[in-house]
Amino acid sequence: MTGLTAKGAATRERIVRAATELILERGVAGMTLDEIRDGTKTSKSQLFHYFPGGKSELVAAIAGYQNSQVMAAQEPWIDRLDSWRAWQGWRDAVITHYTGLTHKYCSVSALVNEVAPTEPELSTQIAAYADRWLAQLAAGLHLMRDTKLLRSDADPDRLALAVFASLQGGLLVMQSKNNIEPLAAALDGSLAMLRSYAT
Amino acid sequence: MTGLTAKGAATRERIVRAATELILERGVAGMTLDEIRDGTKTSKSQLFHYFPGGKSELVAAIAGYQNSQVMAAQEPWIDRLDSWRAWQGWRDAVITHYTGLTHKYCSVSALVNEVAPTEPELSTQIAAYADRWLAQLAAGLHLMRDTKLLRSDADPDRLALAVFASLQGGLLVMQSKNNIEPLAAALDGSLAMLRSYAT
DNA sequence: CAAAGTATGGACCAGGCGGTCCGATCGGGG
DNA sequence: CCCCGATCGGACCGCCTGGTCCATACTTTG
Repeated sequence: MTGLTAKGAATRERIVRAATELILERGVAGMTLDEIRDGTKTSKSQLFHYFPGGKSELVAAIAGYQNSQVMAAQEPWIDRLDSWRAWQGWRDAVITHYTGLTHKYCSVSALVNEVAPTEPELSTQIAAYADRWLAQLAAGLHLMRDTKLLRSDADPDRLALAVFASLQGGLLVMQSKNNIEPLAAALDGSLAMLRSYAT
Repeated sequence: MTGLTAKGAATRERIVRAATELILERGVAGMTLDEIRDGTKTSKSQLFHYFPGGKSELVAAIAGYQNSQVMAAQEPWIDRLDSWRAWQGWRDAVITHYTGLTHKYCSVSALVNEVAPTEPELSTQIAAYADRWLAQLAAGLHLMRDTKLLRSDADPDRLALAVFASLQGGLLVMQSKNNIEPLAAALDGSLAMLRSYAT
């Protein structure tokens, strides 16, 4: 996988882009290798040339890329969720990122569950993305408790779990209703919940 | 479908039970008709005899049944979410119902999204279950605003949407972690959020 | 220019899936 | 007892899908 001419890199890129589009549109199960071929002026041999592991490897690559995109979109807030202002900024950043993706499969947790039955190791890999995300939320809340912005009897880990679940659910309902509002309501609700634990 | 011997009804019952088990275990896509056959001492012809519409009809039947189960488990709270006590009772009932189902595909919204690409009409039918559920939550909150338990500037519909999203997300994360805690955290968080809108 | 490595096309394959069909069997009412 | 519909078994079909293979063309480099 090291020898990569410019042409080859471009082809690989096209494959990834098309596959991403398909997964976001119809889910992993709804994406077929033949559709990728049709939509990219490539052939099966190329797909397996660039992704010897087949569909699993392709999905893994896309999941990794999408994850980095989502995390980047939450910058700089996600790294410093240590104030109410930061949480509000984070909320806005998340909404902005998902606006226009309302009808797409975007929930990592949903992806974990979808892949789990057939590809356990891939599933655990993706679950790691979710866990890192959750951990970032928790880290911010720990800071806030330490700096007395949160009551000392608040449980940062449990609150982070609630926020994370709410976020994933917001994405899920957003998709089924093709409307950003559920996500917005979920996030606003989460912030209200957090504030109820303020000092 | 009217002439149904006792024997026939029993067979139909066995099919539904096995299919339900498989769907809860591995999702709709992960369930095959052959597996149902293997696990029920039946044959393909019987499956199509009792469910002429094939897999779609079978899934529809199961979704309807499971939905009724979930809604029944929330009785009597779900019909009268007009007090803080009722909401707490509801929370407990939901947790109780899903305990032991932590590794199952239980989220209606997730089901809607899973089925959507291949079976649009089935998807909208299942979406109706979700909407009814959501509407019940909203109805309770409307009552609470009317009786001044909620501030007059609270938006019952939007709060209900947040609670619903949180619930579905809790189920999703519950499944991926095979642990009831995410659901519990999500529901407790939702209640805290609601209480922050109390008068 | 020539060789070695990379990129590409597309025919082909095996397996799994939902779904069909038909003949055999059962079982209850006239 | 006999008949007709309900019940049953399982072979079969067509299609789609992920994946393999090999011959051909293109690129780079010495």
